[in-house]
Amino acid sequence: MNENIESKLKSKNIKPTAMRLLVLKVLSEQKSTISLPELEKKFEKADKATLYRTLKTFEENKLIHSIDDGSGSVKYALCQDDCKCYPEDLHVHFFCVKCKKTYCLNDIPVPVIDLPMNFSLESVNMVVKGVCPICRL
Amino acid sequence: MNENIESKLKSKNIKPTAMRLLVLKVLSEQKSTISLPELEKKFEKADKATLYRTLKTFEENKLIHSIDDGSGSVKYALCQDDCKCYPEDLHVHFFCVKCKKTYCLNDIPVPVIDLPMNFSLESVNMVVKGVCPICRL
DNA sequence: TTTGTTCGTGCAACCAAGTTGCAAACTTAT
DNA sequence: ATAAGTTTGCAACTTGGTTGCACGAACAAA
Repeated sequence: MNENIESKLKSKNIKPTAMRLLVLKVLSEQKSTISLPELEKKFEKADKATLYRTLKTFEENKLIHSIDDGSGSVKYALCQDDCKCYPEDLHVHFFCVKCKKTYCLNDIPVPVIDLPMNFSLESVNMVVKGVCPICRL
Repeated sequence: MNENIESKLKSKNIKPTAMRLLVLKVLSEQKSTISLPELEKKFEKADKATLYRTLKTFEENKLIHSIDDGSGSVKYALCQDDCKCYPEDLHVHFFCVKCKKTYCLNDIPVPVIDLPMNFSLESVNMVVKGVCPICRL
């Protein structure tokens, strides 16, 4: 299991330090996305700056992706194994207005948009807001 | 012209105070969206809190809509005349990674997403990132 | 093994955006 | 004219994000 995590880091060319293993473990256990402040609370004693830089490193190396769901804090989630973070790899995110959690809808790709002339496309952030199945009960 | 602005406020049931007229005037003159800090700079002496509350009022009454383009500050833009801010009224926004401006692509409606079972839909925030025609020259 | 360099971590400080409480000024209805 | 409700301005604060710096671990070369 921990080997799994370690090899995941290595496969993305990230040196597997103790800190990074811990952070990746937490990320792996998440069902929904997680923000930096939330991540902080998962640790007894952890430095915000370190966690911040860890997330940045992970993101640069395409181990995780970030979503701005409009909640005020950026959320992070593991990328799919084969993700290159190209526009065609992107999926829709769902923000529940009740529990404030944001979920990756990995099965729903971001629709292709026909941009007006001379606009170039680099990436897309698509967040659908509503109420999640758990909160609708 | 100012009558136009005033009547626009009234039509949305917003009391047309001096401050609000000024703010709406600025908003009307924008080609792209504008953030609260940017709006602040448009006035010599203006209180952040007042502008903040003015924008909130405008938004609640569906005179303007907000977009979180991931730049760190929420942007605002006038709604189309007939906009009710329903999901089917929503359009795509474009964020230029060079000039950092965000444009309403009013002609491009947000695509309809087929959500998984038991997710309800309230609204959608869709931001396409790339380079705008002006910056590509 | 020692040395030097690179990289990661922790602490503190900082910045910017957003937000709130409160009192003064202004409206509006009675 | 007065009371009740709204809007405004000021100040203070919260929070998320970010940076500078120094210490320490890892690592490679001598």
